[in-house]
Amino acid sequence: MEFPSNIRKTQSRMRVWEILNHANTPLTAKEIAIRAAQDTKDQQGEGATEGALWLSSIYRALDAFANAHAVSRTVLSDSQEALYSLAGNGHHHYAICMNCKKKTELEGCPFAEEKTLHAVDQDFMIVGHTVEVYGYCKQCREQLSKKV
Amino acid sequence: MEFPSNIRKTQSRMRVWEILNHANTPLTAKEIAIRAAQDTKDQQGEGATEGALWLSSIYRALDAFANAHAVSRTVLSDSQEALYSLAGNGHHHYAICMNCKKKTELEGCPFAEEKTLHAVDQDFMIVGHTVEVYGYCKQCREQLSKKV
DNA sequence: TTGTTTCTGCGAATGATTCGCAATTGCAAC
DNA sequence: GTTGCAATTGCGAATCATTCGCAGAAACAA
Repeated sequence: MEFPSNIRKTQSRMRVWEILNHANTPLTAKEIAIRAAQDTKDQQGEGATEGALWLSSIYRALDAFANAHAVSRTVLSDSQEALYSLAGNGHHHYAICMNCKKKTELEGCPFAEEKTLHAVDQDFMIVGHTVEVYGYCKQCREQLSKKV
Repeated sequence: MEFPSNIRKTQSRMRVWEILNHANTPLTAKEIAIRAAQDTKDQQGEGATEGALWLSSIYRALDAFANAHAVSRTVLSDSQEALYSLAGNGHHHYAICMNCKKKTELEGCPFAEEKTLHAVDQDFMIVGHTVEVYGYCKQCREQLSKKV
């Protein structure tokens, strides 16, 4: 997926873009900030503050991308922070452990065959969807059952 | 669905329970507070403040219910406020208009046949899931296309 | 009725996100 | 490449949902 062409290509937006592009899971705004700071430190040495991305700028960049339909925003139901990832590249759904919060990617998408959507089709133009499965992962189940 | 038996049955919890029980869509904590205030006004007349539910109490009640698996909490991806509804009673998924935010109930659930979940089954105990379809409703599409 | 334990009222604290505004930067026309 | 203007950023302050803390008020078992 290419950097959206209808918005200005600025330094900070390009950095946010790069970070999302190299990430293999959705990131929070804060995580993006941390990675940006890390990159800066790697290049300019400890104590560098110049070049770090300000959180509000990250949010604004993400907003711009989201409006251009280039990144997608999701909120997992047990937290109130949003996760961002590049749209396109195919999309992903996750199974989230309610104990350790680990995310496991689901294979396939329940809407792949989109047979369940006929009720809406007619009156509703579908742009996207989210799916989230939650429960307990193996490790946590074992761990929790020991405690009893 | 019955009021959970493992938590104390207090006045405020019962009111939250009633409100959720009579609602036909998921509600935010604030909406619950408003309905509670409304009920109180209806019974005690204008200006009654006694009997209104404090927001933090509502959150605590919802938390208690959620722990007892009696209500479910969802966060729609374009906002950061949570929606609560009684669990059980079958569950619902919604199509949300990105313009007017109106929610239309989806018929059926893509996981009804749960064929897509085999990748997870083995290692992951599934407790629940959320599905959310977003796009534009008929009215908003018409309205938006006029503007161009 | 009493004692213990669990809630609630209330406000203050927290954490994510947004806003406001002056200074800066991207980019298009010269 | 310089100039000019609009879009963007840095930065902090504001907002909004949610959570915490604590003292007084219910629940409910004995």
